[in-house]
Amino acid sequence: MQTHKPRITLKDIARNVGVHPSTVSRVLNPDTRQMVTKRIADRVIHASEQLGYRPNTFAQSLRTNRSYTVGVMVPDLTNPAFGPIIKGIDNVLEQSGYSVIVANTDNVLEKEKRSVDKFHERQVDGLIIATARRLDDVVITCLEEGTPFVLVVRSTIEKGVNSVVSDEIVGGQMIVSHLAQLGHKKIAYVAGPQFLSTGFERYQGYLQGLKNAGLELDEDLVAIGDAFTEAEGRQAASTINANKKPFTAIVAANDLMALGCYDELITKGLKCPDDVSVVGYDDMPFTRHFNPPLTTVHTPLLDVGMQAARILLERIWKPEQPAHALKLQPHLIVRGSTGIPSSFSETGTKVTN
Amino acid sequence: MQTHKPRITLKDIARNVGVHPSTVSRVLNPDTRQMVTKRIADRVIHASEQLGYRPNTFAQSLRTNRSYTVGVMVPDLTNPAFGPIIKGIDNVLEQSGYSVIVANTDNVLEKEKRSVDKFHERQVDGLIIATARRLDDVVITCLEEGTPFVLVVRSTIEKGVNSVVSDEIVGGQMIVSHLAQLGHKKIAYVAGPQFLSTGFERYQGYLQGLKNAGLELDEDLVAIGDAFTEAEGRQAASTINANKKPFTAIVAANDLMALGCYDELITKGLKCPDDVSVVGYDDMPFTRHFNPPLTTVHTPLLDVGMQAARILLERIWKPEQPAHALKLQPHLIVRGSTGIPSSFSETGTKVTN
DNA sequence: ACAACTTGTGCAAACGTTTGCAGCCCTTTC
DNA sequence: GAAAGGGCTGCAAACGTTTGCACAAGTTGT
Repeated sequence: MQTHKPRITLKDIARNVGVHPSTVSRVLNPDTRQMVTKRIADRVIHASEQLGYRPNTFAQSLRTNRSYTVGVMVPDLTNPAFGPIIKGIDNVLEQSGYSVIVANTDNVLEKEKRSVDKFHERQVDGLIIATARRLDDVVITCLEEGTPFVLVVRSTIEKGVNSVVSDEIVGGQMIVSHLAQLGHKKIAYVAGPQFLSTGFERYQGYLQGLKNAGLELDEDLVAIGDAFTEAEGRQAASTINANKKPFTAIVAANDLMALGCYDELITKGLKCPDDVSVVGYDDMPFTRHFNPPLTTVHTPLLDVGMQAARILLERIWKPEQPAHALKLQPHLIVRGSTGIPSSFSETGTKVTN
Repeated sequence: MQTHKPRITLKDIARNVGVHPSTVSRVLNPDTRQMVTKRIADRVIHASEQLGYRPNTFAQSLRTNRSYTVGVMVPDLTNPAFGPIIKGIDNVLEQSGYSVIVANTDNVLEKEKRSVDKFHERQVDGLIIATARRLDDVVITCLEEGTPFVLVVRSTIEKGVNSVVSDEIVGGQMIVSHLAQLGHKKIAYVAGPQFLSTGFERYQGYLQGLKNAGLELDEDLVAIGDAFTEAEGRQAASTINANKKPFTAIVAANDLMALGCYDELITKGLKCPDDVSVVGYDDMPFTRHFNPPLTTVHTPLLDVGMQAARILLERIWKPEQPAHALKLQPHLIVRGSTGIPSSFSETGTKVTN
């Protein structure tokens, strides 16, 4: 029973063909194949295929110090935004023979440290980090240790690190500009955690957007959530509501928080977009199916993953290159959750979606 | 620059403490620690911490043939159903010191084979497979090679394999029973691929459900999609529509296909649930936010992942145990997409959600 | 007091590769 | 025709662990 077939090694092939194992190694390694005579090479290849040779990755890695694995740290796998990113990463990495090891950190620092430790132990050739805080020890450690890595979605204040992010500030501005154009003057903001670049910069974009539109900031219309979750979004919206200041639109720091706002509006008996417009950020899958379909800022998540993987590969291959900070242009997608403000619609100008 | 600190090895610690490397090894390995005197052990531990020792996983794996990694194969990472599953897997595995390597196969056989090959090369200690077809070469290969593995979500016709799946047939029945109770008689079915257990068994459940309710199957009300996607769901719904037979409900083989049905209904000017009710399957994240909120069958995805991981660990530790086929009880979640059939509501009995 | 264990540590081989070096043979060149 | 050079291949060491075995010292029993 359970008779694991004995592993075929270089030695087996060598014996079979009648050459030295090192010769076999050279044949099987594309970089060194040209060192050996075609005649012999062919016989080696034939034998290796026939015997069903599979290199032992551990031995290879032990010898070369390269694992052909990449670690990917994400804050929350249940957030549908990360599926496409990982898919993008996997797509390009697997083509180059790399495998991706994922770690879910649940946004807890402790877990992030443990994961990155584990990654080091496993000698991953590089890291893709989607969990970075604006000030992030993990990132600093990686910098110091010279581990190739690239940040996705969230960046840090450190300069000179590889990253692929959306231009959050511009995105935030686009949203406000869109709302202002519709006639909104009282625009509330449900902010994400300010220690995350996404939370911080989107909020900055909002502020800038207000300025651009000649609107004033009303701090009673701003609440900051502790996490990018539905629950926190709802909580923040509720806080704003409690301030009893009128508003006709809420912009949420991401789609999940926007959903939380939906819930809050419903319990308060308010209709979206008739009574208040809502905007999200990320354009995670299926936002167009929400009720109402969510106006949001699109980030090409799959691309983010693919680009990050490409940049990482470059850094792995030539570590001395300068860092590559890729900033993708965001793109506003107007759907059914934004409309003319209620003060207007009362005048008779009714919009349907 | 780029001065990677030299790796600390057992030898370094040994030299530092004045013992033999093998002794250090024994101390650092929980299983053998009791072999060495407490006095020495303490000194070794102290030194190892002070020097910042990290075991070299490759060397360990090379020696022991255990990699402490597990491969996870999923068909489509953009399907939000898989996020929670992977998260569940990661949660329990990382606690036992295992890392998870993911591979996205896009439902293409070629990629599945390549991935499983890669996994073998990397000598993963086990596999979690979410891509199984009802007849699946990959699964058979794994069985023959004695690789520990467990299927999730999708099962095969092979008996005696570890698996964690929902009881699809019961789930399918529950749906029809629910609809029948509401008064539906003409219930269409948008089927998933029949070479997948989920596609097949859910359909069987539907058939059985019709029988239970004393309804007759009308083949014109059934269309089979080629994949579990929105596009295929929509296509199938459109096919059914084209048959020009009246129906008051569509049950879709999963949530994605149900969304496709939503789209088809909209383009045909039909309202859900007023004109036709729709049911999904999976209860993937955010279904309650859809328009209308989707009635669906809930599978505890996070649990599926966690249970699968636990079973896998058991099999890795004691491979001779009999297979463990876990069938989770599905759970119907009634939301706004199902209601009293239109023929009824015309009589004045109107239902609000 | 001697045999028979027990306990703790060192020794060395092994896991399967990769790779610098040495050496062989066969061309080329003067 | 001998020296110089270039192409191929073999040799052996090394990567960092783990682990069966041997052996020394200490313990127990008679």
